[in-house]
Amino acid sequence: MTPFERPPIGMNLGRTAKLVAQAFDAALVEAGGTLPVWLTLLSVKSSKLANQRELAGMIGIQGATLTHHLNAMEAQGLLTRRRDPVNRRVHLVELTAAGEALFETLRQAALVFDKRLRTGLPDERLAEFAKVLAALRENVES
Amino acid sequence: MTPFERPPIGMNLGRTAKLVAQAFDAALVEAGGTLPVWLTLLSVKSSKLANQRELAGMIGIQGATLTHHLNAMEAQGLLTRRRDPVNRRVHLVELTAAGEALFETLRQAALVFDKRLRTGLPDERLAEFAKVLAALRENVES
DNA sequence: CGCTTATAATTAGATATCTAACTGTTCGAT
DNA sequence: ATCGAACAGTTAGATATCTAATTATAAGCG
Repeated sequence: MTPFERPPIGMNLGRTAKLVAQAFDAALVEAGGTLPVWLTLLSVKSSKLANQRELAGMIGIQGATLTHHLNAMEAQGLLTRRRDPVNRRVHLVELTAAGEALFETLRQAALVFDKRLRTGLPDERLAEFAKVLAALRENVES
Repeated sequence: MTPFERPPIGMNLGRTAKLVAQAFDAALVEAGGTLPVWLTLLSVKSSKLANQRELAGMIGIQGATLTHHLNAMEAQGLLTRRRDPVNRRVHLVELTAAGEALFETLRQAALVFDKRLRTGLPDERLAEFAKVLAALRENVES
């Protein structure tokens, strides 16, 4: 697969991330959600009364993509959108009781999954790993 | 963003991989390709006369997705498909001259990108990084 | 003020991916 | 030798994502 001197690190990274994301999504589906739903709930929970632009930035998707998820989740009764009276351009997103409940369920699933992912990996190795991830982001931002 | 004791490693991994993949795709677009086109060319080149099932496995996508890319690339004149006379179920994929040329161009772009990605990261750190990636795949496969 | 520019969100349309169902081909077991 | 299971690929339809264009609102400036 590699007509290169060294195995390209981006390919390894991308492949692993895909497998991990698929496994995580499967775990969330089992718990009654999906990965994008979880990320949306998490971003709304983590920032009281953020607007959609900020939420999308937190998740790492575009505003248009978030609109799409919010439409579905609003239709499912997981959250509400209302205009900010102070600035009528922005929509304030809030979880309903059902949204809060799903958040809690998925949070448990996420904790279990995170534990599974860390199996056999001591904190210091994971810390070094996170540093390399940060360096890769740096190298790519320029 | 994290109502967790520790920052979940999957999220960090996913976010970084996405940024890296987007930057890589941008570099490939600049060189006249895209990420899936590059991966397809690479898989065809790396395995003389593989069938589509094997190619898809190499890339890490489903057969149906590969069919989609092959249709487009065949229409663009980058490759050809013909039935294997030995087993008429399988389609053998081969690059045209244009496909070979694009492969070479994108390979150069990939080399440049890989070098950019490695900036400031000595081989030993990258080796440890790759080991953790492998461990994560292990932890998720179970 | 009134006009231009900037901002927040949505809409429209494209691409990449998946799963499930279908088509065609081969193989194996009776 | 035939028929059913397995296999390779395609097709159909869904989801997630992106960019570009549009709508509505706000802010700045002359």
